[in-house]
Amino acid sequence: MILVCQLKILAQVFLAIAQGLASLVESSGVIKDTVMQREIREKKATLKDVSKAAGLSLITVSRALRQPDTVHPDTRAKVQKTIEEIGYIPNLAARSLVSQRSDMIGVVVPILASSLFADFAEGVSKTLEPNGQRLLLAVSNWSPEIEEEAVRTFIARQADAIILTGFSQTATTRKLLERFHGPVVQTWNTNETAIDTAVGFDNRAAAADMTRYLIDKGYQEIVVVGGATSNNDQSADRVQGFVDAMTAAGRDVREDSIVEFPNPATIESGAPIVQELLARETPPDAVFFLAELPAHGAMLWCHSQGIRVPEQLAISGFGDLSLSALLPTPMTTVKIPGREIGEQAAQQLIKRLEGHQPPTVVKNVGYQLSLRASA
Amino acid sequence: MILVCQLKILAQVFLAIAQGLASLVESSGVIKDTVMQREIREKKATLKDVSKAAGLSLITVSRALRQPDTVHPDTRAKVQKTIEEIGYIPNLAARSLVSQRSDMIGVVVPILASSLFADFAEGVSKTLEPNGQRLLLAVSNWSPEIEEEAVRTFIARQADAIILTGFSQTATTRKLLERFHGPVVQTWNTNETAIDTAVGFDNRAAAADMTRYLIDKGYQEIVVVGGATSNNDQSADRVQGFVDAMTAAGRDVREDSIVEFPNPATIESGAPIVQELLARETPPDAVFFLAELPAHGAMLWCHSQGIRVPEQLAISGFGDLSLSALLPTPMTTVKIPGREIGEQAAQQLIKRLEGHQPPTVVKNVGYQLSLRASA
DNA sequence: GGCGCAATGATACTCGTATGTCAATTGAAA
DNA sequence: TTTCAATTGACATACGAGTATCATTGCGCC
Repeated sequence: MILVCQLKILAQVFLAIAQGLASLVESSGVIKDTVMQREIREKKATLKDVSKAAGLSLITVSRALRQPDTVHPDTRAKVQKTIEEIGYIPNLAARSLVSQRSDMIGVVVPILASSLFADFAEGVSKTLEPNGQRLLLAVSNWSPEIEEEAVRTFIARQADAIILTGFSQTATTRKLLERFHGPVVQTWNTNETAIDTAVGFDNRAAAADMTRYLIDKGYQEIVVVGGATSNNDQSADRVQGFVDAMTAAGRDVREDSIVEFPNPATIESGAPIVQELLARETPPDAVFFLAELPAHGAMLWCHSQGIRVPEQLAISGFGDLSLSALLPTPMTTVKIPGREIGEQAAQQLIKRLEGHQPPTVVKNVGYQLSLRASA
Repeated sequence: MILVCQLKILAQVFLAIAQGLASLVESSGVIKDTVMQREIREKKATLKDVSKAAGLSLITVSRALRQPDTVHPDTRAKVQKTIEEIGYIPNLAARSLVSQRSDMIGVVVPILASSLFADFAEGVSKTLEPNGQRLLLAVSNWSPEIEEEAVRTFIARQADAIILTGFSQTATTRKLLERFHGPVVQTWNTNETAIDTAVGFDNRAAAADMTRYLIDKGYQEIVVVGGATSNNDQSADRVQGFVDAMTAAGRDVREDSIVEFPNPATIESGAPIVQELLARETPPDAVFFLAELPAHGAMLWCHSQGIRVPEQLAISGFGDLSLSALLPTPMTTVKIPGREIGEQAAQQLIKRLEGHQPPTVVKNVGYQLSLRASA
């Protein structure tokens, strides 16, 4: 780092010399070109450079861009032409200092690879883009601490708004966000304890619905398989929904009715879980996976082993990826509009940043049971 | 927008009044508290606020943070305590103005949802995070124009470096990046015409290898199915690789040996393509998909129709998602280290930004043929 | 008592964009 | 010729962090 700093200082010294040369040379009209070229390579053009090149004052150029009505069309055109010629690109960091806006939105996702969160992030990005806003992205790996750090830097970078996944924030994160001057959207769940607003669906109700469906279908030994519930409100709510439906139906929820897999949920983690479940003394006749990938893995493993789904073992999932409907046995699962959550969250932010009050504090995008052959 | 501006002006006026009151009140010692509270809610704390609250001068506080050695440990502790108390978070936009760094890296991906680009982006993000750098993300939808716009705003936002996917940039994008003062990494392909550096693999050779494998396996009617080749060097190179291997083997490449599917490549697009191919007068005995998802879709459709893979139709893909090995017929495909490309690109950037010269201009992460049962 | 040193402070300025206030210059209309 | 508006410019200042330079204080030591 020290080396870098020193290099930087050297560069500045050099620049100062180069500029000194430039001004010396300016009147004589010699070598000007080579110095100019070097300058272009060495330093980015500023508004001031534009004004000099156009033979206008700084303020006029500024006005041409910010209040075009107050400037003669010819002048405006000249400014525009000069900007293109010297390749001026405004420094948005400087603008941000003055305007107190950055046109950047901070987004935290727990994971990106092969998950619905990629759809979600794409939805956010696509909605923000036409608005000239950019996405500052962080991947938290389901860790509230990493999320906290991300939020801190989002605030430091003057993000206009922040989008989080879930409601499992650290106390510090909540404190940071309560002081934060801008919209905060928590996503992928609904919850009355939102820091600011929320866009998601009722994880608990969704899991309960699917569980009820399995019960109504007549399955006797239902096991639920989900991710770690600590620091993950979605997982916790889904498990809770399972318990809700089971108890409501008078069913027994034993300790071994709830199985946990390690995050991140992969397609590979499905097989060993089913294998283990089927080896039990009283194996389940239905497995409800609270994530889609392990469900796929489980289904494909069953298929490869000649275990018939759903006759020998019913499998249902949670997420409904596009693959789910195309599997050897099309999968019964909970359809979540991942992309829509992103779009709605971004949409809401944009409206609020434009000054409109948000119509709803908690936007429920709903879910849907995709009932297919696997359960 | 006009409304917003006016509101902002109003807010500033209000703030000015509030501050005026604060200074008026300061000496008299009345109502100070309520005004203070309002101020905390209205405005974020600056270094100056820290210095006031700590009873120190601005410079001392600055030194405590930037050159801790020159400040007494007690003073340092006091500064730290005050920072936590009033919740000071530095304004990185202001710092960026002075330091000419932003600690943000701009990344453009063509698509994020259900693709290896999500792994790639996660790889980049995870590698940058420990370094205190954040990812500015844009999704280009395979459009060079959207990419150009993204690059422009990355530069405007003072990104320290830029990561692109592919080599199909507009002329303007190339010009922008040549002037750009920072590392530029093009990814997902190797090519001697890199703007700056590249991290990827040889798409052409990979496709040629797989084609050669299919030829050696004895398939007579091989068809390749890829995405649009315009504005997509990866697609174009892969198709070219197919042609290379075919001609090298003395095979005929007819017009109908190359089929194009519309981007984005989805799992759903696989079925109709195979269906159409099998309806030909002389149907192919092997189909080489240049993207993984359509290959999955094709394979699952064949399976659902009782078409045996590879006996009746061999299928190979490109990408090797984790699903590929678990399909009813495990799929022969080209394995691409998507995540690694992201990690390497980020790694290289970090080193260069720290001042080390990059050891390699073009980093080839390679590929691998995953030979399984489907072809 | 004089010296050096550590710690702190005051002042002025930079970065690039943006605005508020006033002044100067035009040309056209009254 | 006077008056007015449109256009442009000069100057100062703000935004928040940071540095360079010089000044001041207090302490321990010879």
